[in-house]
Amino acid sequence: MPSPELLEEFSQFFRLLSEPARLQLLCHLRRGPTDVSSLMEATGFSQSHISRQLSQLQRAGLVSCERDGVRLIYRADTELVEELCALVQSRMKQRLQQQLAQLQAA
Amino acid sequence: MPSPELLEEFSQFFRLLSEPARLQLLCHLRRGPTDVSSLMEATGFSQSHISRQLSQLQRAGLVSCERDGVRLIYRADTELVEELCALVQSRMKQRLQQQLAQLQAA
DNA sequence: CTGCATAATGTCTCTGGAGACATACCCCGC
DNA sequence: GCGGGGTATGTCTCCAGAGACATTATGCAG
Repeated sequence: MPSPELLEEFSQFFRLLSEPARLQLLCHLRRGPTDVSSLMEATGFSQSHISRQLSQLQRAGLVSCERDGVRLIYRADTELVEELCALVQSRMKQRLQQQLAQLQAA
Repeated sequence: MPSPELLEEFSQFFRLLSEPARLQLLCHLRRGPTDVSSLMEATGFSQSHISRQLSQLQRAGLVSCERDGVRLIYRADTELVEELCALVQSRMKQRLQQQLAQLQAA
């Protein structure tokens, strides 16, 4: 049985991924490092919103940034999110196939 | 780039795991199938709260239940959550080790 | 059928966090 | 230095969802 503190850490991490906006930003960043302005254009979100979401992701170590003159270039730092999504997706697929099989049996 | 609908599904799934209470319930269920009353005793949550959380987990296919007379015996249906947590945990560990190394280098 | 468990659902309050707007900050050109 | 583009942050509103309490449904024993 994990400690309450560890449970809290896990839940905080999963909370980061529980927002479509943040997942979307992560997806864009996986296509290559970009600045905030490009993300605004790509997603339609406000500048402040994007900046805040990125800083949350940065605190969790999912994203990092470096200066290029006046801009900040963000980039995704790990494939962890892809791996997590792949696991979830394969499970979703498996469930749907089971349900389909049940329907066809009846 | 995943479709908005898929992003929404992923985020909804991760939202389930973004609550310490639900993670805690899943942990208890992994120790073996139990009824709601036992979970009340183990966690201190109210009956209605536990029942609601379990039904959410059930909708996602993480948990199932069957009747045993007057009781409903719930049980965890997959190791998916453990696998996800293991991935996250190893990443956390890795980050902390890097930070430690940086501190020691300075 | 009745009473007594157990569990699910209706309904409420309250809080965390998304998202927008305004402001402050930082870096570069002049 | 000063102005302007690019970001971060302060502050607000608003809403989804946690959690509690009350009520209803369900199954069993008498």
